[in-house]
Amino acid sequence: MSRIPKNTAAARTAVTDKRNAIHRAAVEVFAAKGYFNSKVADIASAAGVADGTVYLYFKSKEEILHYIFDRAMEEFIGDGLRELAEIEAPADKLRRVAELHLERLGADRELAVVFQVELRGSTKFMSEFSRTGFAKYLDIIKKTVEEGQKEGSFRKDIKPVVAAKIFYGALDEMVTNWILSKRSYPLRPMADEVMKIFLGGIAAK
Amino acid sequence: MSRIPKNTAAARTAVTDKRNAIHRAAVEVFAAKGYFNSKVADIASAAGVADGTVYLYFKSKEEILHYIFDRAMEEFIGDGLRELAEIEAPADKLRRVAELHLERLGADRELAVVFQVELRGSTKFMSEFSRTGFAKYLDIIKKTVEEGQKEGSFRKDIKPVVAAKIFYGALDEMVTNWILSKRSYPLRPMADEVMKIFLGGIAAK
Amino acid sequence: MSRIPKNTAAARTAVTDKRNAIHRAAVEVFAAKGYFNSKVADIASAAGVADGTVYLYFKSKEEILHYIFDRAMEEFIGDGLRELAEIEAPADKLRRVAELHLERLGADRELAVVFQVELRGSTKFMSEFSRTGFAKYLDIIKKTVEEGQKEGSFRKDIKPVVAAKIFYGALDEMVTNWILSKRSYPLRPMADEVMKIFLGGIAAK
Amino acid sequence: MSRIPKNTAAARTAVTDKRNAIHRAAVEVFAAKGYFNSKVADIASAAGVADGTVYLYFKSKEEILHYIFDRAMEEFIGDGLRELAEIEAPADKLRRVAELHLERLGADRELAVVFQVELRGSTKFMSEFSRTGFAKYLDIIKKTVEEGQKEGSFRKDIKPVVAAKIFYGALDEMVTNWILSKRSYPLRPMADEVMKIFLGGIAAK
DNA sequence: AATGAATGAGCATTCATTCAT
DNA sequence: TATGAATGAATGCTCATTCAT
Repeated sequence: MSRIPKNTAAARTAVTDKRNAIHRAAVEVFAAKGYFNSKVADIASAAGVADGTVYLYFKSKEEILHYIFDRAMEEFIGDGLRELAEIEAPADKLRRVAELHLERLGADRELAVVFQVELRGSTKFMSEFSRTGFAKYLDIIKKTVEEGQKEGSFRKDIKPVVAAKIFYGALDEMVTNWILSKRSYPLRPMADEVMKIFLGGIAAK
Repeated sequence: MSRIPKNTAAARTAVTDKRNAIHRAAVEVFAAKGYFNSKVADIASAAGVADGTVYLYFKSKEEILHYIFDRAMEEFIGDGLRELAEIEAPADKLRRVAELHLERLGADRELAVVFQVELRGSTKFMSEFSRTGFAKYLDIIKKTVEEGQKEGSFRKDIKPVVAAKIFYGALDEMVTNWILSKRSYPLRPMADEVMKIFLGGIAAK
Repeated sequence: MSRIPKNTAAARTAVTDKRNAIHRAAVEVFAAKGYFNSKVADIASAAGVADGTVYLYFKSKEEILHYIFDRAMEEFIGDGLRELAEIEAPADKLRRVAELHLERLGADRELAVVFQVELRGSTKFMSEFSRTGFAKYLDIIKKTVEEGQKEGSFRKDIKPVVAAKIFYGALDEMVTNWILSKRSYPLRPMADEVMKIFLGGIAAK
Repeated sequence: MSRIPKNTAAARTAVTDKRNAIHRAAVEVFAAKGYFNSKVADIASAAGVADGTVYLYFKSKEEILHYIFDRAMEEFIGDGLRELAEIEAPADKLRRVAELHLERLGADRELAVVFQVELRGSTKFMSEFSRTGFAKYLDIIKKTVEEGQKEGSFRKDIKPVVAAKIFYGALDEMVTNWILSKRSYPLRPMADEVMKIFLGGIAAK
């Protein structure tokens, strides 16, 4: 009742460390073998903890997958919005989104694999995926397109939602191809290629 | 002692029929429950055959998935090439590809689900996917873009491979969104939206 | 569709044989190690079948326990009623019930262990137990006591339900003691001892 | 460097308190969920201590069950002997035993559940059970019956051990029925019913 | 003494695949 | 060819117990 309180900062760090270790290990293992082919024991051993320990930090194997997605999306969108706030021109905004998208996933191939491949492996997850973070992401793009239309720099005869999907689809395909490619090349520069075509397509004449 | 030999034509038809039944049943089942959650027994019973019979036509559960992909891609590409041969202008060719792509998948939602979701669930499959049919598909698009560039109707400062990926990525995203959407809408008309932007982006000024 | 129908009698026998093997093995194993300490694999190997085969005949480990109880009780009560129908005097009926009770369990020590020990290990099961077969059993005894009271051979100042419980409790204790005893002795003769006291206690003066 | 030594009396009290808390919590939890379905963590939290603390007072989960039995039996037999010493007539002694038996368990339903149900769940425990406290209990009854026979108030043609088992079995059945009954009724009065029959059965004519 | 995070052995159940008929 | 009973390897998760603090 009256014990000297634990150093909560240290304690929290320890907890976070172990959760992070498991989180990171899961990304590794899922990327390497696929979600369904990964055993919880694999993750545990990759994280350097006992099997049971995984369950002190995550309720189930599936929850780990969700956590990977949630954390990444959170950071993704947070950083994105922060950066976009400082940019004026809609075209520049879109370019920055494209750059960030490819930069981020290009910097963490394993996370990219999980995002492009493992998260797609079930309609159930895909639905949740689109309901949450993904919808928010698409919305940011859509809003930016609308901005450009109001401002007069983008054509008014295209539907912003569709444009947003095309934009996202193009970026998504870049990442998927990059992951599956046997050759190794930097992902980020592809942003320019995408912008060249996309902006050309939506720019007002 | 010896049986009357079967009419081989009829026999072949019977064989094809049963294989088709299993094939079709697998698409249904995979679409409904996902590849990993589908049991071979589910497929067998949906096809109206015994569990063991599945193995007379397919070597394994995985082979069924491959077969689904291979058959669809074969038909896809065959029909596509046939149609494109009769079209002159590269821009019209691309438009036709887009239409066919969305038409086909839009007409068979179950197949579309398997294509968009289940076939993505493993890096292994994804790799084979890109090595085989998919590469061929992308190549057709790339070639058409190059044609347009030579002919002068498409900008020369864009890389055909990249343009092809963007084109494919845009279409792919349309399909994925259509599948996951709670609302029901026709998929094919999205081809026009995609073309509006894509052509605008690659057209020579 | 038009195959020669299986010899259903033989087929049924085969099915019954395997189910019986598992049933019997389960009694053995439960008696030896206790329900909670028995692994399904133990039962399977004792029955000479693969682990998975157990699940072709029983839905779960728990269902096996229920089955053991249900089958035994069914036989028990069926045989009991048949015999009692041919006996006139209530006192003789009770004596016969006691004899049958101890005879049966005395002839199958393993089944007795499961009945006396394993079936008691959970309030859940106990409740179901008392709701079904057991209640029927107790009722037969109660009715016989009532008969004796009407007829005038049993005291009227005792409650039939209570007498039935005492009767059952006494027999039950005989079996439990027999099971746990290190010495080996025949169980059936204990019926006479019980009757001597019980009949003395309920006989009209 | 050295701590002020604890007041040993107080310390012992504290120790006893915590052990009691765990003991009591275990009875609660076992009664509610059954021995095998109870987690040590459940007991710990019901007792308001940490999981590990349980192991400072008990060597294992099983030992807790033993302790519950041993303590109860100790008290049971101690009190019983004390009371019986002041009673003359064997018949009155038996009546008092019956009363005490039902009184005690009737006053603590949770303990009764553990006694009637949980303690029966393993042959291993049952054997130890009969070897220890239970044998002593049965012996007291047996001795009393012998007394009555010598004295002439009980029939000489019955075996005291058997009579003791019947007596115990009857009481035991009363308790079990009471526990499982959906209706709530006082247990102690059943002692009279049992005595009416049992004494009638063993009384010398 | 007390804590509670960490451990890792243990197990019921599922299901792709085989094979005797 | 076709069947479907039988197989047995494979795995997510639980929980009694330990031990560093």
